[in-house]
Amino acid sequence: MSMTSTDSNGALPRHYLKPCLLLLLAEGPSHGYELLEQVRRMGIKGAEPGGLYRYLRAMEKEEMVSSWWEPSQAGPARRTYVLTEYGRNGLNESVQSLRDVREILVTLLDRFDTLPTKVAVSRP
Amino acid sequence: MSMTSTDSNGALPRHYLKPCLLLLLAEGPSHGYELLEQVRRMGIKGAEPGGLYRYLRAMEKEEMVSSWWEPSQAGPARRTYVLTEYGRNGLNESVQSLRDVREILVTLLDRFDTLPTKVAVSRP
DNA sequence: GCCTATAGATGTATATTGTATCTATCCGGT
DNA sequence: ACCGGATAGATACAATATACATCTATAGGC
Repeated sequence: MSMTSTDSNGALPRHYLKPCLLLLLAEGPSHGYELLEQVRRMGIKGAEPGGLYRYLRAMEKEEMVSSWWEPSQAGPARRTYVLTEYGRNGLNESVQSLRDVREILVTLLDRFDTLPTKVAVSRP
Repeated sequence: MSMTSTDSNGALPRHYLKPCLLLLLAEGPSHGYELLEQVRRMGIKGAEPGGLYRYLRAMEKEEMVSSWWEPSQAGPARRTYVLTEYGRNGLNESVQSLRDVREILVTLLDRFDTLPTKVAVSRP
């Protein structure tokens, strides 16, 4: 643990970045830099280039995605990624586990909301 | 990354275990062993004693909780934990960030559900 | 005495992260 | 021609976190 310094993130990398990238690629081919912005727009603020490029390469090693270089009309060449058949399956599974997470989350938040109020001062 | 072996967890420790423990303690004092079972009952299957006890100690160092030994009528003594005032604040903040996470999750799942179906075979 | 359930804690190898840093290309301005 | 900024991708390394196994100890049943 340690919980030392910046505890207030919202990054949640390994559990959200991966399904998030798979989803975005299921919506269409893309490249790292663009995915980074899309991921950030989705609200995952902690997304950072280092991790993102790593995940993409790792997913390629896993054969969830495949990629190739593509020249850009303006700027350096990009590595375009597409979801593989296997990756689409991975997305399905990933999503199923996210549904489970959502349920746990909802339960937890409900329980929080029904927590008895701190000091219920009796007002006569 | 690596995503080597068991990717199919559901553990989600650092982001759920902490708020979860804070919530459970907000519901009333408890001790590690019991919290472990409660956490598991909540659906967090990956919870394991090692991590849990460490989180509790870490939270105590942070003064989110405080604890003392209490003899048990049957079995070894227990370390009873209660939420501190500061811990209650921590819970509030934790919950707020979980709400954010829930929203991202819902968005993501919605987007998944509206994904165009793979191969829409036209049936004449 | 021995076994099991309860209870808490620690050691350690490995995995994951955050951060900084590096390379390179294209474009606009001067 | 040269510079700086935006775009694009990648990697190295230290710091953290996690999973897993292991260890201690107590009470109760047999």
